[in-house]
Amino acid sequence: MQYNHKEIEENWQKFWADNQTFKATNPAQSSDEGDADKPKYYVLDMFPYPSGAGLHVGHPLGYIASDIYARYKRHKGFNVLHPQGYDSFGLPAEQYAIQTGQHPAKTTEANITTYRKQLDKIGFSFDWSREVRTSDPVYYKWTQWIFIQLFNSWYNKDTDKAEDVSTLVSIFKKQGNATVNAVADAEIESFSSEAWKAFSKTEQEAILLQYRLSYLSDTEVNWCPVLGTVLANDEIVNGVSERGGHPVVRKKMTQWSMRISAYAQRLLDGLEKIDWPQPLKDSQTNWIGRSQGAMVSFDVDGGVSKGSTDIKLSYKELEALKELRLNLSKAEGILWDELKNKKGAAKFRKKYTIGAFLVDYVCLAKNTIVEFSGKEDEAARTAFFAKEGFNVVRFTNEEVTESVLKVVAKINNALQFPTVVKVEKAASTKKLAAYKIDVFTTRPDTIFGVSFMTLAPEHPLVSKIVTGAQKKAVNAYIKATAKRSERERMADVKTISGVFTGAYALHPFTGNKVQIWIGDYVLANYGTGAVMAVPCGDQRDYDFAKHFDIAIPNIFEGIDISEAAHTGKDGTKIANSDFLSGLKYKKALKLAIFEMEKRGFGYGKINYRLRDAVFSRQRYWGEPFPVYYKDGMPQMIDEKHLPIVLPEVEKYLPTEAGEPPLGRATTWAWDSRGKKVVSNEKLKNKTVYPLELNTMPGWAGSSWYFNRYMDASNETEFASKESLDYWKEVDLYIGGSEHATGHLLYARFWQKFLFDKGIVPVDEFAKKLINQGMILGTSAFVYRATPFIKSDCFTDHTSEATLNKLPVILVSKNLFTSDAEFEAIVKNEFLDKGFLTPDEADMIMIVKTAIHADVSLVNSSDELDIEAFKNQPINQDYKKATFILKDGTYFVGREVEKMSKSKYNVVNPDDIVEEYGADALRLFEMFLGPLEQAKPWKTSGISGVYSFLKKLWKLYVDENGVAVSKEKATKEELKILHKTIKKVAEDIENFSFNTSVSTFMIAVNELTALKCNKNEVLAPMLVLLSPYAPHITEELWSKLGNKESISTASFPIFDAKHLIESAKEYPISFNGKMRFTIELPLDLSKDEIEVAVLSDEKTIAQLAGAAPKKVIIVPGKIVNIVS
RNA sequence: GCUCAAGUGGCGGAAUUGGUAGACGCGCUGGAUUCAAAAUCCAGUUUUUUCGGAAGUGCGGGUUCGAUUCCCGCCUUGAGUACCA
Repeated sequence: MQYNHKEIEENWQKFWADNQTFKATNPAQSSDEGDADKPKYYVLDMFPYPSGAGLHVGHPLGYIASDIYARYKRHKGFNVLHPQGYDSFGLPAEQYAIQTGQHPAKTTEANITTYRKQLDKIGFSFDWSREVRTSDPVYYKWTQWIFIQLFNSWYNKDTDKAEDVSTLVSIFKKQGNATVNAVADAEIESFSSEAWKAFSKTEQEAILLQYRLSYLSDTEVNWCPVLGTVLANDEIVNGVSERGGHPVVRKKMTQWSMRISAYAQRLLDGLEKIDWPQPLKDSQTNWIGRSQGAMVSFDVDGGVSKGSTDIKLSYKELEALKELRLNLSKAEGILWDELKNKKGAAKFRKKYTIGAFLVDYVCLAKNTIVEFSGKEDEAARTAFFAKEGFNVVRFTNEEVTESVLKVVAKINNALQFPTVVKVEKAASTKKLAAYKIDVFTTRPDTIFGVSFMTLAPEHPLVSKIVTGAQKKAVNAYIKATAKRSERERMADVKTISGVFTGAYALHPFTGNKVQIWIGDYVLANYGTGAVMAVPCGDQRDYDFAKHFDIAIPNIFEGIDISEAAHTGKDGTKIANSDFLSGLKYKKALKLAIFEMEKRGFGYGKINYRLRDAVFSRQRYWGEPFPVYYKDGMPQMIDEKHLPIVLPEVEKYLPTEAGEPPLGRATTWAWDSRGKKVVSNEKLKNKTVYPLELNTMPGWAGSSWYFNRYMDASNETEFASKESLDYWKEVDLYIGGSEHATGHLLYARFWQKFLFDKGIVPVDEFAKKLINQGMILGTSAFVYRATPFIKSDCFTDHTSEATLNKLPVILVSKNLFTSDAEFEAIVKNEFLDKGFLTPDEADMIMIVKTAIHADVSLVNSSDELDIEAFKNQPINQDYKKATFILKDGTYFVGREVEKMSKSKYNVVNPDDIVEEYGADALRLFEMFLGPLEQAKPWKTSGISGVYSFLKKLWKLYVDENGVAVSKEKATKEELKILHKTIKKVAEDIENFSFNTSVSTFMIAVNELTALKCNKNEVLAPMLVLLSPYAPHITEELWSKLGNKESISTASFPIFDAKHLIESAKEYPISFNGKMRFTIELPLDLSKDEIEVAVLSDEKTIAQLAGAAPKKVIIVPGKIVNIVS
């Protein structure tokens, strides 16, 4: 009986499908009590986008690894959830639809069918009953539902989580928005509760939109009017579209955005508790881009200079105050717990000095002091604070301990309606300084090095502060920069450009005048769109200052800045900086922020690079928004009317008016009375409204699918609470690293949001993640000779004719090692065959061109099938070509490249399965190398695992059928088995699948050598191998007489007693170099070993009479003799 | 520029509390079997050598009885990212 992979694999794949062998049971629905008792384990692959090209051998790599792990966990007694589905919304299907008019749903369906067939052939243990497709209305109903939840939420910084918008409304009703500490749009006008109640409904909605987690905003995008779509930055080259070269303008468009920035810190913190690859965590950390620094406000000069008269404290005094701050009384502690969470503008400090007084708490931004009453000098304090422009609120200890919430409410009220208005101080000095420039800096310690400021050309203040003389130059500059895309500006780092506005700002500490410039090295949408320039400490500022001849004051002690800025911070002392002089970075930083806060023009702040995510796409093939517009304001459709299904359109292009493709739909209006989508004609009716024309981006559906698998067919809920509580999170997630800052960041964001809302039980969706490496293709090349006339020999009449008579020549790879050799071979051929005269040969030069040959035409020895090559339609040029052969064969060159159709190096798994079987494919993909590493594919290597399978088969089956005996296994045979159990279990736990394949090979080789046919060894061996090669092991398992699938068998238990040895082949090294081995019993003592080794004749010979200086003996390991 | 990862035979790769470098497989060479081929089996395959050995894990140092493994400094390749203030 021969190993027939085709028959075996087909049979077992059918068996698994028919018996639903891998269907995972949720405890609630379980009739089988066995599964409910088992611990759960959730193994997930990143679901594929079903492209038209189908799978190549690189795609299943991760699936095979996860499948092995899933099967292993089943053997280990876990209830395993191992689902699969399709991320089936996407651009290629839409592009195809635009070109052919074919509905994307149709092509997607066809592609899915192909994918499924290909996947099934590899024998995965997926639970297909839980399949999801993001483009299926049954699924995207819940994507729309999540969108509504986001819309109905705002981010409360005080509780640090998302809350329902209704809580926000009730705060507005009671106290307006001054006390609200939210992550929201930048400039929201403040209003009182009375004002809120007086707003119209539309006005209220407009205000709420500024707080919602999914919100509409005017975002600047690259709009291409000709193509009628928004382009991504990388689709624009030199200001025109990459496709077609049409002009692109930057245009503000109303787009949906997601307030992911609210979760920046939690996304960062969460990384610490998940087991994800470090490089991936690093790139997320980078992407979030947290930087700690300060917000500083510079007044624009109105002509009055202002010196600082504030009382300063030495650093020592400040340190002493710090101590005080740490020791709080009970009441102080309670109140501080309430106040400390206030951030941004309402941030409180404790134990703070104002003038000569130490106050309990102060909010510097709002000029409000909170104190415990009963201090001796209360009258004097009140008077001084009032003079300085502070409001004071006082409480007794009792008030705080009895009801801290009442106290907080009073404080909130005081913050909002100050009794002392902060004008006195400002009036005298700042009357004319109407404008302020806020900047963010990570180096507030260098503030005394500021010699100018730079605003982004788009900064709103530019037009207000520019002086008459500079207006023309500034406007010209703004115009010029507006034409360039942001990417272009970023790419062009070398050119320094900028214009002086004519205006000056006042240095907040020194009162000195500093020039205000605009320059495109400052980006409008990072930070505040303005920087304080410290040329001595920042290279960009330095270059700018040099270029425009602006002063570069040096504030670093003993540092030479004549050539470049000094950007290092550790170890350098600050100089020429008033109270910061003599301090090092850390202390200077703290003190600078401290002083800024005290004087009220700055505060410590953390900035993130992470920007809110634009959520609208002007595309057809995506989830429609459950949104209609009433009086211009977006309205959510009630969840009971979901899904809102994608409408039919006759063309998948934008409309002539520039609307997205959904603008072509004729049935795309919301009947708010009938609660359904109706024809656009009904828009005349008062209760019918237009629906949103954008669709959601690709990442919408993939940001929560892992939760859906837990309860995939639930029609009434996102997923039932019981199933979410049972499966909780993905235990093992396998997929490519290209999703590091896309899918994996957005999915974490949504999971945290869903957690805040109490919908899911955990706030990180995947405990462990592994990035599988890419499988690269091994391209094959043929070498074509391209003749050119040498430039100095060029004459019109000869050249054309000479070149035209030359045939196409292809030279076999190992005939040449250099370009010169190649040229010589080709010229000789031309001369031999009489195509060229020697004179002509001197006139031309031959250039070698490597051309991709289809890898399917090349065998494992790199020999090209020339006839087949000539007959390929794409190779018509070579139909009559001359092939210069080596030993009668054309050898191709090889190079490792990314697997892609255009490189003709794609290997289809179907062909491999056909020839060698799925088990061989699975083993081989694992055998290639470590899972995480990129590695080249070479089909020839598969013969190794294929003959392994044949050898394995022969251990169990001979010509007459099963040949396994019930005899007792020998010690040696048991040792092989247990050695294998140990190694394979360790390898799987460590995801080191490549090494376990070689362990199997060793075991089979050894058992074959022993002619072992004992069931006692061979049966457990099958279970060990079954995660890797499930078909052949099922077959042999049933041949051994088992009725149940091998997947129900439990993993063999390792018993160390079989590995105990009595003797060891000791390596004997001299000065660390192993020279020979001596076999010694393992129970010898150190001394006995030394005697045995030193008396051995090989040792004596090696020492050649010299006495060993030292003998190192590690019993059971090694002997090292130092001589 | 910055961040991260990796450099071991002809090739993929193995070797972790520092202890026999090159497991396992491909490829190649020779042999057996065969009319022949496929398949299968056996032997060999890091380099060098005066056949005793000697050298050897990107390069240069260091720690150690002993380093592919730990430390310092470089080089190369790959990936990500960038006027981020």
